[in-house]
Amino acid sequence: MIINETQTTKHKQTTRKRLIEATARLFAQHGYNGLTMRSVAEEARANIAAANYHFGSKDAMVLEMLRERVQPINHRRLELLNQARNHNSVKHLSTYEIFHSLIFPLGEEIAKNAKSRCSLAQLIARTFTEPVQFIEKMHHQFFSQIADTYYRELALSHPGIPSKEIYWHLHLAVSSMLGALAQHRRLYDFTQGNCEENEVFPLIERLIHFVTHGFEQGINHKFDQ
Amino acid sequence: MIINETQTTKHKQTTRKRLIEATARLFAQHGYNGLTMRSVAEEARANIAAANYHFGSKDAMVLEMLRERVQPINHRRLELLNQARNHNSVKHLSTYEIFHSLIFPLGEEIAKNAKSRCSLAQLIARTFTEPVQFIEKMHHQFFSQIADTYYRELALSHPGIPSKEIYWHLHLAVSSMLGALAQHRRLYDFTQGNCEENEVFPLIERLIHFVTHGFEQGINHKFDQ
DNA sequence: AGTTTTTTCAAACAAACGTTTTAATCAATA
DNA sequence: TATTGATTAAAACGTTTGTTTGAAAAAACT
Repeated sequence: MIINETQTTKHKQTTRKRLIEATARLFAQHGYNGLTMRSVAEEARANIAAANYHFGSKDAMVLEMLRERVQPINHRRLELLNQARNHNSVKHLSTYEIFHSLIFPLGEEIAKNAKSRCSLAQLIARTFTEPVQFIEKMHHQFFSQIADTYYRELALSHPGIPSKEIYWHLHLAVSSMLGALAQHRRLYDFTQGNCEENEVFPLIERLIHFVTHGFEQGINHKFDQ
Repeated sequence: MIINETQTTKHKQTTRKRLIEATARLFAQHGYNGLTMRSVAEEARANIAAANYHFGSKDAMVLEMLRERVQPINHRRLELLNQARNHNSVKHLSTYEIFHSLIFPLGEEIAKNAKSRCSLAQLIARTFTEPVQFIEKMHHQFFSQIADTYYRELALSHPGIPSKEIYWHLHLAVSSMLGALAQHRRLYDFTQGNCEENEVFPLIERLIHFVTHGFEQGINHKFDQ
């Protein structure tokens, strides 16, 4: 199988691309165990065997889908982080700038097209709730490195704060981010109509603000233990 | 089937109780679709048919398990909320008091016994990520009422704040709470050993503090939209 | 054009799923 | 002790699961 930009391979990739998109949609909605090869094939208007032909197995298919969705976001994060570092004359970045670079790319990707809005938010949230083994591996593969980057950046910006407190509150910030994404779909029901569910960026903006102040107030507070 | 406190019914309930506990453990670990009747029966050292005998179906069994775990927590929440209302001479409660009554009961239940620690945290988080229909119903049944209670309490404590902002930031606070619970198990890996994973109450305390300040700073901030 | 490679498809595979059936076991009362 | 009702157990039910097969179709290349 040759992968290039000829017209033929483009056409070859359409079913593959449809399968990936169907996988993303169904994985976000039903999780790994709730996703079946038949449901993916039906959603993608393709044959069941085609899915196994292109990816080899269910595991590999879902993993490939996750890789394609997550990596651009992580690249954008580091891009924004470096942008903030360069455009800043001060020694260290503000907490807001750091969390902005972490969270904003998610908003960009969610808002990129209407179809994937709720899908991507749920999808990313699921990668942290699904306990399946390959997802844990994927988690270590894709997120452990970036988590370390952000820990170091925060530690640099908050000298004198015990590393344990940095860890705790970065953990809380990331948890808030993922929780908010996972719950985004439910916001409309929850408020009984008081919030429009498709307002992505206002939510993202409030989320960044929320975790920034939770983090800053948290690490400066004297806890009993 | 007679349910009372005779010795016989006690013995009758042991397998039923073992099934409920196994259901909780496996549901927390693998979600609804990842939980199988056979795995529950095996974990509970019981027969597959016994599960269907006691509960009728997989749906009913999981639902009953959730009911037994969630309701005590909600009762405790309202208890703490009323306690704060009575012991307080001021007109309205502080944001901290409100979120304390919302979150602290979770910590109590999680810390109640070592076995259910991670289990309960994940379990509750799953009830908000699993999209299965009966869980959504259960969500409306168990949580919509208490969500409304907390919205009204927060609105009462923050006069002049648009109800939309109250909704947004209560949503963020609840999302943070659930996200933190869902991620609690992963904290140890995440920090590569810098945080002891079994410190429940320190995390809970920081979580309450985190969402309190995120909420208060959030609703008082002027957002573009 | 003919040939080769890549991709699709319907059908079938064994395994695992939730559930039901039927009989055996248990505890308790008469 | 005999009998009754509640509980457990083994086996089988019909579906659905992920995966494989082998032939047909499509595309690419010489």
